[in-house]
Amino acid sequence: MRLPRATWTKDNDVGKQQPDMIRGTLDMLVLKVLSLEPLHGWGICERVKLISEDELQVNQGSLYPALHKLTQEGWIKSYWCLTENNRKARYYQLTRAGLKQLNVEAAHWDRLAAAVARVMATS
Amino acid sequence: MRLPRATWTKDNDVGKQQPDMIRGTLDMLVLKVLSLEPLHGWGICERVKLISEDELQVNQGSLYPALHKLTQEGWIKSYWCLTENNRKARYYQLTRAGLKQLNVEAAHWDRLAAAVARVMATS
DNA sequence: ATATACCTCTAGTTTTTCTAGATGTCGTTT
DNA sequence: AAACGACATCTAGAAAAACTAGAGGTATAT
Repeated sequence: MRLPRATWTKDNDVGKQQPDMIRGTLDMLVLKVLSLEPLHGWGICERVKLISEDELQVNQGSLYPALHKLTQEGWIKSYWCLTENNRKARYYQLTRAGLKQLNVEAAHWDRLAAAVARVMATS
Repeated sequence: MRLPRATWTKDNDVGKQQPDMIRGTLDMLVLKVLSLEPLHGWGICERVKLISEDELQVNQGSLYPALHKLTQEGWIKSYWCLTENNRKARYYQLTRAGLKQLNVEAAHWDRLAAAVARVMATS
């Protein structure tokens, strides 16, 4: 019944399982893809997977709670609409506050990622 | 010249507090600095802070449990020794397995960070 | 003596994500 | 008509990782 869905592990998994997401980046990633165009939840998962060339995996079980939180914060808003496939779906779009938040989070990410890179480059 | 301590928040904190670490990178960072030379816990915090130019903040309350976990996994081992300041301290050093693990984690980090960068660079 | 920097460690909580589902619709195949 | 696969939303409970907020203890300078 109803198969695979969002949760696959790579075939060649051995030893310790490495996560398919960098913790703390989900909100930023969602805000980013929504800054390009409004999307529904399922579409967000696909889009991230596509752009990241299958490296990043957004689980539905993580996504929807995150979307609700972002809505609560006022960074995104949603509306029901039909998809290209003629199905009902809730589309999310960035608010002005959300765009601002995206910039804040992106800047913060850049700084920290650069700092990690500096440490990892030390010899 | 007796400096800072480990736990400060920036003076200009306003609004939402951004974390001072990228979650999931602590183990890798610790393994990395230990790959350069053996260090004691307090020294690891200082070293990361120094190399990252104050961007990364390793809390003691996160570090010691992490060190114990890494020891458990067999990636580091420790011994008591006197510091330059004539204080007893537990020094940690990388094992061969730890070096291998560092390479695994570094490679994984590179892939995911690059994937995040791809998403963030989309227009 | 006492203050301060140096140093280790832990309990309990919070944050964030994952697991593992339930539920339902549309279009196509049997 | 029934079943199926892909599309789509959502939640409860568990797990992982890090944070808060301490408690200890030692050496050196004042």
